[in-house]
Amino acid sequence: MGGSGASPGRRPQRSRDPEARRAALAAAAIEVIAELGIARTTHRAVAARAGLPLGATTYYFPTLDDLVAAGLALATEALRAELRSWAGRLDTAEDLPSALVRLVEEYLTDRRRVRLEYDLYLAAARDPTLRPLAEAWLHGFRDLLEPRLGPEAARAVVALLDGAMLQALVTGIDLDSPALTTAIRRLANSRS
Amino acid sequence: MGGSGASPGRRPQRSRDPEARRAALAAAAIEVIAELGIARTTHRAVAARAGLPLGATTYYFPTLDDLVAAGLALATEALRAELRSWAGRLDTAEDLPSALVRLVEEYLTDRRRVRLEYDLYLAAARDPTLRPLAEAWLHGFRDLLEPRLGPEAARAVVALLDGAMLQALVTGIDLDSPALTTAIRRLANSRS
Amino acid sequence: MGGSGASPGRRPQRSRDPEARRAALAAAAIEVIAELGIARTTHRAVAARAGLPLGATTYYFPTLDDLVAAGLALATEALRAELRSWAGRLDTAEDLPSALVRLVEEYLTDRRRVRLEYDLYLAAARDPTLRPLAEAWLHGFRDLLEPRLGPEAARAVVALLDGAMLQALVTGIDLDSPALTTAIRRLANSRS
Amino acid sequence: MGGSGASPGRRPQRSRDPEARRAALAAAAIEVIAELGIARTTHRAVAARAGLPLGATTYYFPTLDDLVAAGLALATEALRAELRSWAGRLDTAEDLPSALVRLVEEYLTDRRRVRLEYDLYLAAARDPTLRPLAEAWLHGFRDLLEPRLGPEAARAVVALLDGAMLQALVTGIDLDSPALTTAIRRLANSRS
DNA sequence: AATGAATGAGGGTTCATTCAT
DNA sequence: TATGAATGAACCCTCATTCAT
Repeated sequence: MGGSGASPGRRPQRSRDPEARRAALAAAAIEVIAELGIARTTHRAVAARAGLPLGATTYYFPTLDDLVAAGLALATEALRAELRSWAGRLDTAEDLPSALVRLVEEYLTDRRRVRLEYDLYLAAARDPTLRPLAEAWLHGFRDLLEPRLGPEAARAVVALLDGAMLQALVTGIDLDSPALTTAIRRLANSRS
Repeated sequence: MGGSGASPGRRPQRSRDPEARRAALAAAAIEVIAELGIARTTHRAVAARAGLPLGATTYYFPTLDDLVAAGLALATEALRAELRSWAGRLDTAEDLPSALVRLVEEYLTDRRRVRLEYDLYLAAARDPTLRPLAEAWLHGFRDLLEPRLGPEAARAVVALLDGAMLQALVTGIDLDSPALTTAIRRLANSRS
Repeated sequence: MGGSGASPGRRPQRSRDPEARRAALAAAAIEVIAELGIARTTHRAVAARAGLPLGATTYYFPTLDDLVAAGLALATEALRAELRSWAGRLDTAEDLPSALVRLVEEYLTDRRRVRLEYDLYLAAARDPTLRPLAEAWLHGFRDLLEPRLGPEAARAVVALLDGAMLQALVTGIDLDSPALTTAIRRLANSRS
Repeated sequence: MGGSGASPGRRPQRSRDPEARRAALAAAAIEVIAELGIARTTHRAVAARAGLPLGATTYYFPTLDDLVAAGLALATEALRAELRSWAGRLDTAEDLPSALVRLVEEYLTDRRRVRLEYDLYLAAARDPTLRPLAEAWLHGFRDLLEPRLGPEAARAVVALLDGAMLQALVTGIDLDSPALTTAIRRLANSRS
């Protein structure tokens, strides 16, 4: 028996740039997800974060799931962009293993972001909605290395780095870069 | 009629074994967490799963967090036990890499459990409560391998397997055991 | 992502007579329905009418439909009781037609109640939930008259009175009792 | 390219026939009311049904009540038209009772419409807005019969048929036409 | 004149927690 | 000691209405 609303009096009604509002909400959504996790993400939290009224969330996104999905799409795109930038930087790298470790180190600098992305990545184990993001990461990363390492080593290195990042995230301890570089080198030698 | 025995007309209390009830609740909690995730775990769900009255949850665990923590402690202990069993089996293994992969393969058989443990493992990045579990896994696993591989290789192999399991979980695809075995072998060769 | 409730402070927590509360809620529900109609009946309105906190409504009745159904059950029972009283009074009546009209006249005295009952009666055309109430009325009324008028005339008289009451309700004009009595007499003569 | 004609890049307005739009909205309103009931009738539902933009509803009808009222006026007019057609057909009928029952039977064929009209008819007991519709039915029907049956019998027959239709609607059972015809005949005999 | 963006009140429901019994 | 009744905050979502464009 949905609500109605008697005589609401005066209401401001700002903006008028729907596209910007959609984007702002999606951005706010991903921030809230990063902070509280998907399960604690609410319309209210997203609206507050975006500095928009509550009604805006449901106006632009019929359900909370839609809102969350918009946030996830944003995160997925950011991940893809990240990987594209890695690709560029690895192309010009002389020593792949050390360049790779440098990239990962840098990536881990933004702890909040990494935590978000791994959260979503793992959550894909439960929630099919998140598969695209997980695949973006997994395949994107792998495709990055395959041309230089071959399929076998590429997979192994991706797993190694995935594990290392996960551990860094969980423990809060920085990567042991030299050791990691050595390990990558060992896995990569399959080629030779 | 009449008979002997106790007597009062009303005394709903069943169990007389408080410790057993605590344990039952903790066990139910971890099951609910495994099924719904921490965020969706409620008093009611745990009570229902344990077959105990709602009041029992707050009676034995002042807050929901306490109840969840009890579940987590249980999960941590289960993880430790798992690792102990691995230790026993690795001791008698001839070929460490293949034995290790076999263990991991088996472990991945119980998808639900693995998902739970990785959920909690990753959640430790956010929630200090979960550190003990994360450490139990990380150090326990590492300690398992160090005697045979040395510290450097042990860490690398743990990272590799952590990443491989994470990926198996997320993609739903089984491990590529031969490739994984090869990779471990390469990392382990640091010794020689 | 259901609500929770941080630290609610002190709360009164009255009563302790669940059965009484259930009944009070059902009674309040039927009153609200009588006043606003089913479609405008809300948890909040029922709780307010019953002088109980909002949470009581959902505590005793999982959904609003359940609450409404409880109200309807009450109304149905009241209707049955009304018909039983009619039965008693018709048994001792010398002249059936005029006794019948007198009953109907009296019944129409409580406009609010009649409006409620006809509302629900008609609503049964849409909502199967209300069938029991409609049948209680229709069959109860018919069964009342059959022994004295036979099946054919009983049906006709019930239809006539149903229509007359409906019209009185809608127009707000009192029954034309003498005319109605005459009409009943004519329909009843089928016997002779 | 370029061409002649109007020109502005943006001018979404379609129809140029305001009256037609008003009518379309009123028609859509009555359809929605028939389907969902007054209480569930919303701007959005009406706009969607009319294939018009949301803004059109409030543009042509300041409030939802106005929109609903417009629908009701339409329904009232339809009811009047129905009764006019009945008048024509009864004029040429040889046997009034059976002709009348035939008309009612036919009318009941369109269950949705009858339900709508009785809904509104009964709702008039609560909502003065609906009086015109109720009166249209009641007096229109009565006026139809009075010339042939006299005032007394006409009223009785209208009540009888009103009740019979109500019951058919509520129970979903078809009219018992022969019995009804007989009853009408009995009520009509007052003349002779 | 016409539209759809904007807003917030309200409504159903869930649940942590408190507490009388 | 043990239980389930009690409460209200918070949640998601719908929608009348207002208003910039």
